[in-house]
Amino acid sequence: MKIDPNNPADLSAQIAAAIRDAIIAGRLIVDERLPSEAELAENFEVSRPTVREALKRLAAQSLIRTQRGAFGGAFVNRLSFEDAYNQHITTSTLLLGMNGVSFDTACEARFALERACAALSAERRSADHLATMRAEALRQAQPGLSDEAFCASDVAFHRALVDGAGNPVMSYQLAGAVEAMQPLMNMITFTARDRAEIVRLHSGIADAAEARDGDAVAHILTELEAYTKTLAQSVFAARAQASGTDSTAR
Amino acid sequence: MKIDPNNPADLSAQIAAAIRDAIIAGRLIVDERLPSEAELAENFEVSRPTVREALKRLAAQSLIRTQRGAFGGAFVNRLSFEDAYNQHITTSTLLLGMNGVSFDTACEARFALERACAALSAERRSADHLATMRAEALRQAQPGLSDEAFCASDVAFHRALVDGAGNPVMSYQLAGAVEAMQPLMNMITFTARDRAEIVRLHSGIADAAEARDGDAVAHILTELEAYTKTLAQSVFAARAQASGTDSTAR
DNA sequence: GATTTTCATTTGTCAGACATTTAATTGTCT
DNA sequence: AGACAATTAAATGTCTGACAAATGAAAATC
Repeated sequence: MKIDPNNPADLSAQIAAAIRDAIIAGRLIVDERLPSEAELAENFEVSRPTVREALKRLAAQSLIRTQRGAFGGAFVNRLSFEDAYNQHITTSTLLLGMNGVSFDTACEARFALERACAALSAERRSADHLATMRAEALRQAQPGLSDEAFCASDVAFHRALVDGAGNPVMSYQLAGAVEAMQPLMNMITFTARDRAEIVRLHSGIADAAEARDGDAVAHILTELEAYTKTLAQSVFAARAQASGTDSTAR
Repeated sequence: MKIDPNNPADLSAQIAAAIRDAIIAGRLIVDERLPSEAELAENFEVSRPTVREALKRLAAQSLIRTQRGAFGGAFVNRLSFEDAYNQHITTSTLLLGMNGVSFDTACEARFALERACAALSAERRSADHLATMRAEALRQAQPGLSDEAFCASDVAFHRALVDGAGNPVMSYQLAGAVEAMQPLMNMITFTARDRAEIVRLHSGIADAAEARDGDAVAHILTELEAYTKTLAQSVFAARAQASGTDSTAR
């Protein structure tokens, strides 16, 4: 593994890329210990701080973990599903938030992907998944719930539906789509009437899942998508009108 | 923004988390300049190398970019779709590779999600998307193609199909599912007969997309999923038998 | 044999310095 | 006055050297 000192890119970035490539290509395997920082510095012909910056880059992606003390060092990390979830959610959230993605676009993608889980989830969901869906739907019907808590419960409900498919890869992919929507959903204030309708649809999904009717689940998800979009539209319309009558309009 | 020097976690990790949270929460907005490293070091009451390690962590996630020179510094980065794609693909690839995810599980997730794009893509695909699909199917029919080139073309074909849906969020999500499969697909050696069948199915998908028949696209994708699984199964069966007769069996 | 102590190794952090890049500023010439 | 060149200040990139803290192995002790 060599780096080019004449490359305009940071040395630490080059070193990180070299090690990352080695991990992805399988030349470094899980739990393998990397050379110590001093040895890496010697190998790459850079100073120790530079090596450290490279290692921190890798640590930020959960590619390595470090341990202090004798026989410590940097080890190739087994990327856990949880770590992957969190990274995916962070990236997805920022992607939506920073690129002016419209609510409709995000919503369309999210429900399209979730419908992809409907058939599998209806077929395979355990009693546990069903119980979680019922419990969350019940919670959502409680009157004193804050909008944030309502949204959080909404995420938990859909998560249970997705997890019901019993495919961890799908759960991982959907985590990004579902959770990244939350900041957008939090912009909506749900009236009691809105909540009642959502709970009705959620209950319908739970019923269909109980009956192992994947088509019905998908169908209700489509209804929920449409309802969510109209809700958002009315919120945005009201906001546009409000900003049109005050001085902060642009 | 403060950090806890008694926290067992690395100071640089704490600082990175504090800044990351500020970005996600919108307290730091796109293209805003962070204080210089020296100022950050003073604010957080740590040394400059520690601040730098924190900034490198954020740079690894494309959350900031740095610029040298006067009026340079660290700026909050607008996470581009391309950056997000690449991070997502890296994470997905490692997740599949390091956690013993079975070919069937990954394959099921990938095709389920891709079917979610079928209807939208059939409805919205441009002439360009269709042309790309046709071109890639044609390339795949060429005799001299290496297995790697065949797989790469396969990815390009499906990418065109997904992009046809005209939803960048969906393209982003699917990128992880489709591209992360490539290392697994590369383990398969495609015979001429296999390739012919895949090309036939790809052509069918292109035909259905041309006819704007989403159901047909989804149906052929299901066929392709089944065919891919049987291909993989025969490869793994052959490999298992081979390893059963040699000394490296475990 | 079990427990405690010592010790070498390795990462975490710091201080200070110099090199390099970059754009605003200043100076100079036409 | 305007265009171009030199200067300069500010910032990141990198290096050296040092010490602190953690940690497991080995040695010493009971």
